Amino acid sequence: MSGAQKRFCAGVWLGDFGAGIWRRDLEMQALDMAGHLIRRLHQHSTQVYAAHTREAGFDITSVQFAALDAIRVNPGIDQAGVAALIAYDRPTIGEVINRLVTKGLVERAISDTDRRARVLRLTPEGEAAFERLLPIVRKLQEAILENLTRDERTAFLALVKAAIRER
Amino acid sequence: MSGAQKRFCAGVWLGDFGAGIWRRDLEMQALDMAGHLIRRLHQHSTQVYAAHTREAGFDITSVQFAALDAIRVNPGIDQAGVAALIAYDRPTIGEVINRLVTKGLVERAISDTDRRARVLRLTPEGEAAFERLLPIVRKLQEAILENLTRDERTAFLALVKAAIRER
DNA sequence: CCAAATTAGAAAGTTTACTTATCATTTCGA
DNA sequence: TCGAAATGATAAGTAAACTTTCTAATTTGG
Repeated sequence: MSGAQKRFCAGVWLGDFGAGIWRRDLEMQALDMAGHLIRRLHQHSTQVYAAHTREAGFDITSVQFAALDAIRVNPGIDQAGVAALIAYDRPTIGEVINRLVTKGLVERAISDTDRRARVLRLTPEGEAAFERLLPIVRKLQEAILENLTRDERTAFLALVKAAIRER
Repeated sequence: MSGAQKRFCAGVWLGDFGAGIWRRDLEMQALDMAGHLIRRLHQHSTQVYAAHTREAGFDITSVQFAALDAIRVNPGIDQAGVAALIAYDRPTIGEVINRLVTKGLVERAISDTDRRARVLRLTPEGEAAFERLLPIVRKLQEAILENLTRDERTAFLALVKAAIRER
């Protein structure tokens, strides 16, 4: 390797790939489109999430954190309630909660009043994990937008909120 | 159902979910965080992509479109080249291209000069599909950001580009 | 009160996206 | 030139995010 630093990002080789053979931004249409940029932004966000939480001894995605949060604030909520709160479909939330249960952070029981429903609560470990996670996740939000100034971050978040509002 | 319109979005019931039992924005921490908002934005973008391309008789994701674009502009590119151009890892691109080959839009052959590499080209069907797709995908970009004004869209895209720049 | 509609959850299948590992090939350095 | 390093691709495994379909339970309407 001769000492030269390799520039990798998420398994992607960011070198000069073929010494400029590829016509990256000359004629390609997709690279400046909203869909492509949003996809890359999400990719970036996900990787920052994973890196920071893993460094703290967890392995938590933004979905898992949001689900923990929803259950913490609403103990006894069912899976459909979590799905509605964080805007997901029930099968996905079911699998996310499976993993949280496997990790011992959430406990699931059949509801007394509606035997279709599974009521959810954080375990003591889940409560403790959330307490430890919260400052880490708060801080990592800044890392996601580290290229932006404070004012740009504020503007950006307002625009995202506007874009996803009441679809 | 008694005639009332149900409000679904991606399988998520957007009704009053339990008549306000859940404390949505009172104490939840995650909902205003960048990671959560970006995830929901990506979810939205993906759904708009799928809806618009499906309506036109295709079923194309933003990754598949970007890959088609990269191959169209760089005929004979290999999979690693595509991965580098659109910022993805090679296994994912390999599977994306598998599906494009299955759909008959891309052909893959072993390179003459490097037998490890698979050189890629659009088939005539792939060329035709891209020509038909391009105006649809262009238009759909506006639908993704339909809640934003023209100026807001410009500002938003500039901020996203800045956020994902040179990681 | 009972049949029909609705809802909660799960199961199966698909696509995307990643990590790690492996194999084959090519290139580089001693 | 020969062995080591690097590279292209694939395979296996995990997680997320859906769709569709199914069952079980509960409401609701007649």
